Amino acid sequence: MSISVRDVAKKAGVSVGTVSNVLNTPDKVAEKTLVKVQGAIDTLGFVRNDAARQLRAGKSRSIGLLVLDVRNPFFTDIARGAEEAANDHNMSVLLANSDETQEREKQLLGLFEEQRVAGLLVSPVTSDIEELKKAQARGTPIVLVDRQSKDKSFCSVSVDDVAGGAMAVQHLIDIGRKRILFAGGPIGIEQISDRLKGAERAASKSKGVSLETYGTKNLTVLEGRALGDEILTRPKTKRPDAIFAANDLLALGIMQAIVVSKEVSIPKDIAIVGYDDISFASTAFVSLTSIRQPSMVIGAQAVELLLMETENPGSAKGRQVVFQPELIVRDSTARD
Amino acid sequence: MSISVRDVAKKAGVSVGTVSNVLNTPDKVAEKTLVKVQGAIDTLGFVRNDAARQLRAGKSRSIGLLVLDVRNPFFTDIARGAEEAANDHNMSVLLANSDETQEREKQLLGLFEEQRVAGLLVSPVTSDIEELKKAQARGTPIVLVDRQSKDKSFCSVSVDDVAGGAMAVQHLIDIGRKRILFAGGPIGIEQISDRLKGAERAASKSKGVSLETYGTKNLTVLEGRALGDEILTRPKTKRPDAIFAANDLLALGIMQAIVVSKEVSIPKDIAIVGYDDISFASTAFVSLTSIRQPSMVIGAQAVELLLMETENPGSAKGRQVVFQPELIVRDSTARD
DNA sequence: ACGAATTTATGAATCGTTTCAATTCATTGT
DNA sequence: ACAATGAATTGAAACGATTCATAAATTCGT
Repeated sequence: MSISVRDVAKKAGVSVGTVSNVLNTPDKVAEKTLVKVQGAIDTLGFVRNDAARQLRAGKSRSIGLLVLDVRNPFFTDIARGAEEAANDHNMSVLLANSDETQEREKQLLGLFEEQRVAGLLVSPVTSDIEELKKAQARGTPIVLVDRQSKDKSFCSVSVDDVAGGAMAVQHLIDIGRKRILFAGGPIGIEQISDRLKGAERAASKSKGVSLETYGTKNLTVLEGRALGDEILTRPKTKRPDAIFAANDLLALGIMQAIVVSKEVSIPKDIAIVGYDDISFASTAFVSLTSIRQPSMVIGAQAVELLLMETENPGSAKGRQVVFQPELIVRDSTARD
Repeated sequence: MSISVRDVAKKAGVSVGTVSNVLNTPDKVAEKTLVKVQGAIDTLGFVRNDAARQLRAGKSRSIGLLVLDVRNPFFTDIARGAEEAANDHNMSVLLANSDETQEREKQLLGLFEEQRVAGLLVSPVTSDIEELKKAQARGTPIVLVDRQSKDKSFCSVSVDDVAGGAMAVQHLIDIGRKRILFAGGPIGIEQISDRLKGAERAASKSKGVSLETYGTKNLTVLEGRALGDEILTRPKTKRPDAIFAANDLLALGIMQAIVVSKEVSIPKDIAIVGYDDISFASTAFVSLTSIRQPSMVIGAQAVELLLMETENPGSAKGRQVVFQPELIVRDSTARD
């Protein structure tokens, strides 16, 4: 049906091997043969069949990127970084979305393995990484993203979430807040439990500071809105005077509910800190203080590590890259 | 190197054909053979090689989705809708980003063709769709997304941008604004020129209303910020009393610059309307009035059209689905 | 218990590209 | 003019899953 190298070879009066050389190593082909073959390719409209190419090669030139949520700008920024780095090695990135469910994660993992991707960047849903280990054992190099591998069975590129959580809460304490609410979930996701751990650590260091934990089902604007509404139904004395949300989407949702009500003012009555510093944090009702992570750099670094591992197996063995987060102060935590 | 059907067949003591049947048509295989083969698959850790599968099949089970900007939530919403619809037919969606450049679009188009994707959903950069036509002629079904095909050479799913543009400006006129600024670009992108056309049409219908056009390089928050700053440098009399931004990212950027300055109030001095109604529109400084497009539905519908075309070539020939946009009024255009 | 009908299983051929050992062709020095 | 060297080309084999015509095994009716 579609045109193959054989057709091109016949048309150009050369062998298939030569056509292949034109495609892959044009400098090994004599100038006039090159022109002849190129002409045949163009007139026939030949398009190389990547499946056959990969079958022969045994590996694809794509890297799979499996994230928790495609709609979270933090992850699309990571994707962007990964894409650029991959491009430099002319490889491409396939983006997929686990939607924070382990089932979908497993399914997509299988899909990527079937495609024999050159490697996989994964932001795993839980710490149950058995499936990942199996995939790795079967020969797919894997780098963890936004998450460490405690037992060093994987390379990883992450940000110190404990430090980030501590930073956020310490900042709230510094501006004089006492009754702090931590919002986030599911707690099973390690990024979140780490941020909570940091928050608790910071809170316990200062006397008179209480930390309430509010578990959410996920980290979306919608879920934040629900939490905001819940807080508004509380009697004033039971309300926190500061909230640390486990990510910006959640923080924006909370703010939205609060701002709409007009009953409570930000940051006067309640100060808010988010996490990720997505670009929309600075465009919010009250610009949002947040913990910035170098998202594009994370994506790029992860690709580099992956390629190091594929090109020279063992060279990056268990390497853990950890970035430090940064506090970006904006109006949502301004002093009175 | 990796385990093949042949290895599985040997281990299970059956032929390769039987293994293939277990994988693809398990009901044609006797119960106990099934168990035996499944066992072999599990103990060997066999993973089907998709390249070989595709090579034989001639087509992949993936749909390519080529969008102008992955970081624009409008497009990730379309992707989400497409993903869900594709899943229902157990196919998957490959998301790629043309970054509004024709060169990258062409490159990715080539990549997708090499992959022999089942079909392509494209939001083309310009109206120069020669490359797309060639690809279609070579046998890749294509559906245009967020864009009509005037000559009906492609199916398409889009939203009436002229109506949307008119809606936005008419609304601004209705709340009493006279000096309206249209911001957007590059004008070469049809969605944008259509919105402008609608805007002009609405403006010209009411006397005393002027419409200034401000061309931007792209539709990002950053570009919006620059435009906002530019407006602030103008003497008060030269400032517009309303802005219609060609998308929400741009609108949010403009708002940010304006709000930070505290010199101008929204909507009192300047009212703003955006386009797309991304979820962050409602979380902005002043919640943003916007033109809503049914993004997830667009993605889903495009996949349906594509599959209709692949399953029954000619059945959807040149079908143009056009949705009507909807005005969502929020605080950024509230009456005094 | 026998042949017919039906259910299972077989394995060689195929998809289109790349690889690589073998061959042919062109160039150079003597 | 000839061997030697290097450059260019050739074409069969291989990658691994699926297909399908054929063969084997099982079930059924009488």
